[in-house]
Amino acid sequence: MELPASLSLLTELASLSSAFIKQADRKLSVHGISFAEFMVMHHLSKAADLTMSRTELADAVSLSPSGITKKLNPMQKLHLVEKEVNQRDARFSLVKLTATGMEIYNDALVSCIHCANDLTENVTGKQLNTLLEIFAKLK
Amino acid sequence: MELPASLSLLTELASLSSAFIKQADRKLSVHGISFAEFMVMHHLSKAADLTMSRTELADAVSLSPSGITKKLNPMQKLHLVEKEVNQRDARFSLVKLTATGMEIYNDALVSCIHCANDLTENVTGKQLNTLLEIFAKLK
DNA sequence: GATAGATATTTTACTATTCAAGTATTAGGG
DNA sequence: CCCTAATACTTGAATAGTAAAATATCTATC
Repeated sequence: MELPASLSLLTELASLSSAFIKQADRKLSVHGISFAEFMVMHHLSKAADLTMSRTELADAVSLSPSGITKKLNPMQKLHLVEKEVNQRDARFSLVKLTATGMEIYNDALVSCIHCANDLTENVTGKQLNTLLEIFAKLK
Repeated sequence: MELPASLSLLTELASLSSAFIKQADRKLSVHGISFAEFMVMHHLSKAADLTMSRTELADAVSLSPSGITKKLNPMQKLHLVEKEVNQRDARFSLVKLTATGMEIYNDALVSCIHCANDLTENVTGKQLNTLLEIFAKLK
């Protein structure tokens, strides 16, 4: 029985990303952070004033509301990020990448880029762009 | 600062697969199984005699040795898979998809294909194949 | 054949994540 | 104003995974 390419894509995507994330976790461990923490800092580093709302951030890193709380708590204790409560509406709070966080992020970014380059060493730059273009249609 | 495409690939891959797996989990929940359990059955269904060694299976689904034990335990209780100890070497054990497991897998496969088709509806069949070809080089 | 080491698996302790219930705050209608 | 409902977040209980230690079995050497 012949299975559709769409199913292969789903299964390959799952196993590839699992392997990639494990690899990235190993490389980032020297900086004392996980790939998930790197992703939090990565999104914050690109945001205006290094600040995002918790829900935006949760969406960006695919975490549930409780998930983002539990991920950010230890990062706050390490002063990688800080919480700011919105003055107008105290229910909303904002998360900001601290100077310490930015420093660690920049170091980690170098490792992460090396890692990404290793993982993609067998594909050309053109293929990489093709991949990214098609990915954009999968969202 | 311009970040390399390889890094974008890593981050996009992580977030895409997270979203895809969540979607698949939702669709598969009507069959009483998770996407991870589906993947176990998927690999077994393709194996000779519906049987694989635990380590092969663990590699195929990117789980640690202890991870595969913990994932298979409840599946054995539900009689989706069964364990067979190798006669020659009692350290090795084999995992086999049962008739019940095969039945549930076949039902779940239909749902999973629907899901995969939904997720890829904006890309052409040709693009899908391009994607799979490039994926093969990333391994 | 006894024993040291290697190998496959399981158990234990821990981390990460989710869902559901709980808390805090704001908004809107009487 | 006050009460209800809605919203944002946190906490607690449960699930899923990992790494490291424990267990069981086999291999090879003396």
